[in-house]
Amino acid sequence: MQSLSVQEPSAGPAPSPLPAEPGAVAPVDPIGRRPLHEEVAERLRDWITEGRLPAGARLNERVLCQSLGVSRTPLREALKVLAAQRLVDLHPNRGAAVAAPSADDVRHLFELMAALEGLSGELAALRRDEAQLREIRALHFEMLAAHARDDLPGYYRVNRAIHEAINRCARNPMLTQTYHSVNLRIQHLRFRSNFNRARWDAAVAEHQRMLEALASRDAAGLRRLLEQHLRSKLDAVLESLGPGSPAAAPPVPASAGARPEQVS
Amino acid sequence: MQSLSVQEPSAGPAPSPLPAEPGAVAPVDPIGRRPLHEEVAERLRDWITEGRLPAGARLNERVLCQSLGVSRTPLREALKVLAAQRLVDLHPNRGAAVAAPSADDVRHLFELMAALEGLSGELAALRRDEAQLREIRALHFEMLAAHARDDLPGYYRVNRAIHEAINRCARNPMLTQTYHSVNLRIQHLRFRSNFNRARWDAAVAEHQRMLEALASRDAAGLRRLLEQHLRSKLDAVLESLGPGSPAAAPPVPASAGARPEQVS
DNA sequence: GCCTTGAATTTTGTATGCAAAAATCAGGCG
DNA sequence: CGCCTGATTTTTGCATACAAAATTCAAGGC
Repeated sequence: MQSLSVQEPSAGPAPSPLPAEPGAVAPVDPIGRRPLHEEVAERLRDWITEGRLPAGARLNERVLCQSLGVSRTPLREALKVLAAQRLVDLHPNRGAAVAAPSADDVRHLFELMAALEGLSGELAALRRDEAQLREIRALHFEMLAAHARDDLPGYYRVNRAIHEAINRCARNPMLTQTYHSVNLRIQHLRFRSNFNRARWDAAVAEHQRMLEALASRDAAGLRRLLEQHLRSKLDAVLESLGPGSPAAAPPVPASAGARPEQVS
Repeated sequence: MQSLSVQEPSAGPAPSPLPAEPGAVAPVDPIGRRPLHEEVAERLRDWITEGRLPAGARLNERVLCQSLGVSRTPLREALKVLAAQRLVDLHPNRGAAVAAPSADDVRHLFELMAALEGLSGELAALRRDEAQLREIRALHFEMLAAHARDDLPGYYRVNRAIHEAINRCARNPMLTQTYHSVNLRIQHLRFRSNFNRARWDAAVAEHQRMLEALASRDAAGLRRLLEQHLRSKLDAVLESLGPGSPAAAPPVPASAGARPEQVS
């Protein structure tokens, strides 16, 4: 295998990201001037997950450049990144569009997420420390408060914080990365959709058992609870999407144009 | 929330990727002129997973452009994509480098992969059809043949094909995507590292039980077997990396320069 | 009147240019 | 002799320019 004319890793100071010399304090960039393409990707990601850029929306480079006040180069780089994360679809020579997962895609994503949450729970039960347990207990009470107040946005916010805290307890950064990557694609469904009182009460009860399993280090139990929790959430989501609806259906912009693929 | 000046999804012909008119046959690009940035990303990905670009290698844009015969624009787009897939690290204003996972990273990646393989197995046992079972059985015999011949490369190739076939049986494209994405980062460890006779024999025996579980639709059993299988593989990998070695250690290019962080 | 056909326009893909940041190197100072 | 300092070179980040592809629109034919 012939070696490329690309620099190989020097045998010198290797461990930190790039070579650093004696006086260096922090191995990473000290002050925060982030590259434009990251800034742009973050903004677009937010717009997509918030629904400001709805599923299926076409992304015109010229328009987006003007909205964001950047040139096409960083914008296009950001689009490539978002495409790698499956948040947008790239159609060669035909532009980009916000990804529009089908109902089956949503089912598959929740199936995957159930396994990731299950692993989180299993490891969290084994690896959590007391401070983490206390913090999650506190979040749990906050959640109960939001539930008691019928504060759905607050509930979702705390709920999400609890799931992320459990994930952190698992102490597996690769799991956390993948978790967030998958979560991005179903966030609006997991943490924004409405659901009925019965399901809400049940979800809170499930959280109660999850907290107990975490406290008693019942790894298998917490895993099972989280898997079940996600299955319930999927049911709620599919129900709220309505039967036969093509999931994440592009919200028709008011005009009563006949929906395609809708047999009704 | 103010609507952006970006085109929203038209209510018209929506289901297929982009609108198509009557005469259209295939909704996707008919003939294969792929964008350069994809081609470049694929090449670089191959070079990285094959080890031709070793972990930690710095990626000079000018040099790579010449090697690949493309301009900086598609190259930089490809690098952003590979960075999103965590195959390269981007250091703002300081260039890109092939990602160099630590030993802990490898442990975490295998822990995650065990869960993904476990889910694959569980679903595969439930959803496989007869043709898929027959094909995996055939691959299994091919694997036995390679084992009998001490054909390690052949063994790895078939082994990988078996795991991918099981994954396909799970019929979950999102799982498959994530599986491949994680696999990319440990491929060279999973499917290239050497291991001793005892471990090899044990792995083959595990595959035998996996095949039986798949045949008898023992979902829980196949899940457990695959999780265990991955744990064994991690042990083999960590062993072959050597104790105390910083995992995926950049292969010192022959010059006997003192290795950093190596207390010895 | 609707579909086909072809030019004009828009949009995307790639290359290149310029400025800022970093790396390198040479000279001077302790 | 080693280290710091400043100029030079290299490399990266971003913007722009140009070409190719797709889309749009209008005229012509069935």
